[in-house]
Amino acid sequence: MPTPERPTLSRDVIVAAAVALADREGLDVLSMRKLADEVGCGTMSLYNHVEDKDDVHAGMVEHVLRDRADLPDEDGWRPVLRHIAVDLRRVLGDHLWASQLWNRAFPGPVRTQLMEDVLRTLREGGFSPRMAHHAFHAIDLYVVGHAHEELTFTIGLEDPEATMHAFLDQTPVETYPHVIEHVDQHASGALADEDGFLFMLDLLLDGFERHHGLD
Amino acid sequence: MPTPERPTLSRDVIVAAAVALADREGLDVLSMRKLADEVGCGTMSLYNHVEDKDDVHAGMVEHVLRDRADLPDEDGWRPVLRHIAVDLRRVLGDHLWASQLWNRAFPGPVRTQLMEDVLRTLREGGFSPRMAHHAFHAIDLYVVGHAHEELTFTIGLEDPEATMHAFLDQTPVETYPHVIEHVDQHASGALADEDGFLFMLDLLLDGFERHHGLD
DNA sequence: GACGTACACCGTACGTCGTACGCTGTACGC
DNA sequence: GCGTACAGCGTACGACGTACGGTGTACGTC
Repeated sequence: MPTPERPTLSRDVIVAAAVALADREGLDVLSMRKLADEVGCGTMSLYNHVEDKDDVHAGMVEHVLRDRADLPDEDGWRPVLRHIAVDLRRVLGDHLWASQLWNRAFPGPVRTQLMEDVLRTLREGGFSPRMAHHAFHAIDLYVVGHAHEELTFTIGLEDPEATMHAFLDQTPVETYPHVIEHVDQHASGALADEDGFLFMLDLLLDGFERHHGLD
Repeated sequence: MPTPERPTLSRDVIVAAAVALADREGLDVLSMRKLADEVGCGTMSLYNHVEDKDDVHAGMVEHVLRDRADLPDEDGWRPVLRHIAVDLRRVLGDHLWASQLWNRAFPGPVRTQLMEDVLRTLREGGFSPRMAHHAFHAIDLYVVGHAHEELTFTIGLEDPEATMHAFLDQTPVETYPHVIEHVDQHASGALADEDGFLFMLDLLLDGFERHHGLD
């Protein structure tokens, strides 16, 4: 019986701890030493279950993507794609650091399945190979980019409030009136992020629809 | 006369060297020590002209954005926005690392001017504050995201070819047929990147147009 | 000319990182 | 009862960003 107190180290335990640590303190604080502290073992013990830090990163993305909801029963490519996008945004919203890892980490089976779901929905929905290709990238890029932007404007900066004021101080209203207006919209919270996300998502889907069957 | 041989260190010289180094070897290779070697001075001398590494990063983005073309004379928000987007993509294409710094580096006057140009074009083109806000983010996100994706698929990996084959090896055609199709499209180069970029850009602009005057 | 001051330059050092290497101890097949 | 394999980990190496303090040279003032 291998010490039931500490349930023998495993890749899953390590990755889960890395996710918890990144959620709590941010991705740039995640080091192999801190991660070892988190799971309660020596630093080098991690390497018995994990190839290197990149491997941890890949595992983290896969880990959080397992929270993905099941595909809806509804018919038609549009509601299905919309569902997938909104759901992915929810997952990324819960783990904003994932958007930093998205294009860096090697895609595992879960992420590959996500790609497959989107691409199959498009192709079986009647889109040409070319349109499906571009539409896939557009959705991927948009959802992940949105999360990434949210990250940099909230968690990414050590003091978002101070940074925003520093920016406002250095940009005079006379020369950059529209920039000031834009930043004010952010500061006042007048435009909810969710609102903008759905608005642009539907705009994208509208665009797809108008190219349906073409090409 | 301060040694005409080595034209006295300056922030501009340092930033230009950083740009050259990042262009040549990639952003993750850029360290303050390597940068000092590049400009031919001691590491700590850099800090007389530059606050810290983040400051170098901010300077780099500003530096390459100065390559931006002048705004076109044409009238109407659509051709102007399209011109700005295509031009920004050109700049980011020449310095793919810039997409990594985009949301990390503090925006300077040049980037602020870019924002102002886009936002003014939208507002004076007749879009509501809300639409202009969302449209700005959509364009920004799309152009930068496109460059970022290009980065990860070409330079980001030490051996893109091998990585792609590793991916293909681990994803069976039976379970992920559409993913395979998608990756093949990338591998064969059948779908030029520029094609996809312009296609989706026009799709976005179409969407804007259909919301013109609304909100 | 002599001297004081300011500041560009940079050598050294500290604390961090990822991880290679080799030692430990324990669990298990024989 | 012994050999082996392997999980766990202590130590060490070469990188990193940058704080600190020394050193020289250029220049304003007598």
